[in-house]
Amino acid sequence: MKRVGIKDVAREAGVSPTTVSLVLNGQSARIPDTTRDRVRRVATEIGYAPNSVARSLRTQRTHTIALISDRIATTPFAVEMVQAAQDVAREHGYLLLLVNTDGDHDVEREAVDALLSRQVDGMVYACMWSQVVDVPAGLPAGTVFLDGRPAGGGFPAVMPDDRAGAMAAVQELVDQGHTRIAYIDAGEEPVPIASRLRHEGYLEVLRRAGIEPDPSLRVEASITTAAGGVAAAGELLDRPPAQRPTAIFCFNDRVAMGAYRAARHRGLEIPTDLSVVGYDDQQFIAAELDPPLTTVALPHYEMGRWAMQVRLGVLAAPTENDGVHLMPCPLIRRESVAPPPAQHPAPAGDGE
Amino acid sequence: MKRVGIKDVAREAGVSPTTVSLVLNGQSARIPDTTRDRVRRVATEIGYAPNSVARSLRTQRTHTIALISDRIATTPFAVEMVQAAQDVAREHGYLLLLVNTDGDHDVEREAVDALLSRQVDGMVYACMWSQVVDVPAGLPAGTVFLDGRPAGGGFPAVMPDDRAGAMAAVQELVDQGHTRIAYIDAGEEPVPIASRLRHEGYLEVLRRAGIEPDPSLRVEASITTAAGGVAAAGELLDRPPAQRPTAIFCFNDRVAMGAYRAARHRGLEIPTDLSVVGYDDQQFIAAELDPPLTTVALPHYEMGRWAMQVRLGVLAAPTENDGVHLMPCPLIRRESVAPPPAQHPAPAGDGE
DNA sequence: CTGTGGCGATAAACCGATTTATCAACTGGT
DNA sequence: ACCAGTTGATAAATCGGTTTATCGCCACAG
Repeated sequence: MKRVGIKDVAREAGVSPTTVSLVLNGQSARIPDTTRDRVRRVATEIGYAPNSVARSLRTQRTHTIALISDRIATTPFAVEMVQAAQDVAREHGYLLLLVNTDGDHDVEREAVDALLSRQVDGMVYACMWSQVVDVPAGLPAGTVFLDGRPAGGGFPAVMPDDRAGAMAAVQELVDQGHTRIAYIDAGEEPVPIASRLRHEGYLEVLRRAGIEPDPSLRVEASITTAAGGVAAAGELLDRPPAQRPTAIFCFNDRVAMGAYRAARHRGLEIPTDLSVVGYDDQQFIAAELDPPLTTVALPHYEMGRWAMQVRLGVLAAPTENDGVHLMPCPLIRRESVAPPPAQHPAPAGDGE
Repeated sequence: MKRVGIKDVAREAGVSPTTVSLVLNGQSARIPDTTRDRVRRVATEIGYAPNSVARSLRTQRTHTIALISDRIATTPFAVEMVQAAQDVAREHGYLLLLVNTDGDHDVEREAVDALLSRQVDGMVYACMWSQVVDVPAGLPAGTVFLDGRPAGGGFPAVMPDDRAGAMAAVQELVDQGHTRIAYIDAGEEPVPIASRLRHEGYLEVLRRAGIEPDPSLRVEASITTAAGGVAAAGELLDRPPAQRPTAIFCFNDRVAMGAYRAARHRGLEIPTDLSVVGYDDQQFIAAELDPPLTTVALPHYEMGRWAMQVRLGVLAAPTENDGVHLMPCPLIRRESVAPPPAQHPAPAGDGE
């Protein structure tokens, strides 16, 4: 039971392999309809399926893109990037070769070699957090960076616009009338870029709103989990009323989850007594908290699409901004934000 | 700037391409050390890298396994299966071709054809929930099913042992002295196998413990989310004391999250007033609840490993049980289980 | 001197397609 | 009758390796 090849079709249709190839590839310019139809019919009749390996050897294209990622399993929300990349690849007739390196440089180099040896048509290098990465040796030109930027530049890259995202989050609080807005930042975690950018966005909005930033309102969570959030928010909420924030912007949804808990333990209700905004829009968490959390979504799917589209050439690589494209992070309004409580009822309508 | 090929090495080393091939593939039996070393040296010197496509064409092996999955992005904890499959593949020198079909049968057939055409050495068909699946046309023999079983049998498959997992969960509650144990089942969700098996396990433990199962203690969550859990658990907890459960076994961690919330709203403390056990050990949820949730872990990583190992032939395919292997689901003890509250303090030490 | 066997190495076939160069037959113009 | 051009089709080269069959040479036994 051998696979049927182009020769079998040729023999059966009484033509040469050349003709079959020509017909099946649409190069039927100089081939009359009768022959063309006969070849096509025979091909489907005997169940011909082309051998992509042979074709690739000749054409030097494998219609395969490799996705190298440092880590997948540990950050499940990032799989949307993979999903998106695969979707786009499929739309254009490409298949996705997935390699996980766990961030190990040796594995990485090995993987790049193996992929090059397989003649992949291109690569996408995905990180699971925004970061600056060492470019693995031998990485082919044109490789697109996903959620990370190459240390030396020179490659197209896409990252979430954390600064603008944070600004939207804090603006939402300012719009509701908050002036004492705390920021629970990440501590020593490996998220330096996101942490810095979100802090910048936070400060920028306060500045624009004419609110003097109070350095004591920025605290660090020892770890960016619920537990870390509980501790950090607790510290904030145990201050005397005048120094206590009326709203907290959290580095991510998990620390927001902790902030909820800290508030509840102190008899504070969200959003009546305290407004909270998160980041990530982490599925199964943000929407399921009580009340549902207002947060900023990380556009993983869109970033994945962008990266693959650029790699496939259907989108032009950005030239400005050192080749890195910033993807907007939409604010997701839910129910954890309200105006600040009127502790010392302000003298209503005091003229002007 | 052409790629360096085997011919270049041959010319440079003053031997024939045949000899180079022989040396570089370890078939150096009949080749003296001096030649062997010279060829090797030249090869690395001029940076020779083999062309896998050409090699595959001749050897008929691509060292590539395809992972077809119905859905990835929507069930992030399942990516551990992908991670595991990829890890094992890499360990054995294979690369993973990833295809997501979104459960679409046409896409599926198309994907199988494309993969066959690329001469993949084998396939793994992964589902994101335990289910019975229609086998796509053309699926090659030996394909391993991951977290699903083929409708007609005939393929090796691995699924979580939900029945035993549920038994472990309920046994834990029985061991603590609970007798009124509720089960919040899934409703109309597409999880029929898991739902049925977990219910069976629940009943089985009660039976063995000599506890008459109370049908009213099994309720269905309209959806398996926190919201669904709140409603279902609320219904349970609003009953008169005699009909109220002292412990709840939840279909999954998210409904357990809802059960926590329902209990809290009623002033009940966990685990003192109510014990709760979940299922899935969903990351970022189970361990982060307050108190941390005792639950049953779904062995996604192990299942992924198993599937790839069987597909690669390093593990024999099971013959018993229609070819489906059940992977144990370990009970993860945390802090949501305690003995039932002594409502009507039992007559202590009543002899015998 | 001849036949046998091993050693070192290679020419040539092959994997299954694509692509280039070529060819036979026919048409039509001169 | 001869050349040019068109049509329909194919032989052969190619992609870059692996594998099979063979070859020349020398040592050694008969």
